[in-house]
Amino acid sequence: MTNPLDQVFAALGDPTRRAILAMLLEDDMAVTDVAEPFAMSLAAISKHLQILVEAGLIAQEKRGRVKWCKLEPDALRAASVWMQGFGVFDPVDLDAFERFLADELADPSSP
Amino acid sequence: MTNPLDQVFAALGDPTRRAILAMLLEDDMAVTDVAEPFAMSLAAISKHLQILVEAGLIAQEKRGRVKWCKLEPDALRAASVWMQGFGVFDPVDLDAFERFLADELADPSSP
DNA sequence: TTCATATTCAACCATATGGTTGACCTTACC
DNA sequence: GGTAAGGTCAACCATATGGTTGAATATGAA
Repeated sequence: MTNPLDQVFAALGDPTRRAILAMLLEDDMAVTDVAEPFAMSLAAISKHLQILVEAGLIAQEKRGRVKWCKLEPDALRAASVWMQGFGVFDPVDLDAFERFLADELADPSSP
Repeated sequence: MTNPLDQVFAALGDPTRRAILAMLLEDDMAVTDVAEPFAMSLAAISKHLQILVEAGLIAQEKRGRVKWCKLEPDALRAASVWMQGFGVFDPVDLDAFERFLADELADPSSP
């Protein structure tokens, strides 16, 4: 599984790992704090984090005795591009685009 | 693995399955024809196709003795939306948007 | 009917995955 | 120094995954 897309998609295929990524969206977190809400051992979470690191989805940095986990959303880009090849436009972007378009058509002279 | 996102992302985690989806982007195909370019048994491909069906990424329809496989790109939408939560905007859409924007700014009076 | 084509099924195998526990190392604190 | 906190490592376990082969099932063609 050397292909980066393999690693990213496989990493996203687990609900625990997706939940971790969502948590890191809020803020960087220490490994222990990442593990806290889950009903599994710290070692299990540590493994999940390792998988996320290998996929490039997070980065870890040790400061003192605590290891901080930080989201690396850029790693999602290649996967997102691959998906886009299937013509599934993101509804958020699409909405924004349509609003822009509607505004332009309603008032073409405004800056 | 009952969560639909689990199934979609896990399905996308295998390069054979992603290749199959890309092939189906061109046209609907029979199972035998899907299997042709791969160095593995027909039974193996049949299993991959089953996984794609269960993830909702393709649909199969039997006509006569051949089973046709058809892409169902809508199944990617939820996954795409999930990813979008991380602020990774698709460069293709972005480019299209920027070109549109540039055109508008260059010639505001054109339809 | 007979034969060939299209596809799945069932049994099997090797390896990967997701989890556990207990020992271990490093860093902070008293 | 002694002790506790933060994490990982190693060994282990059950199940899932991705593949194989050979037999079985439908359907179409001669």
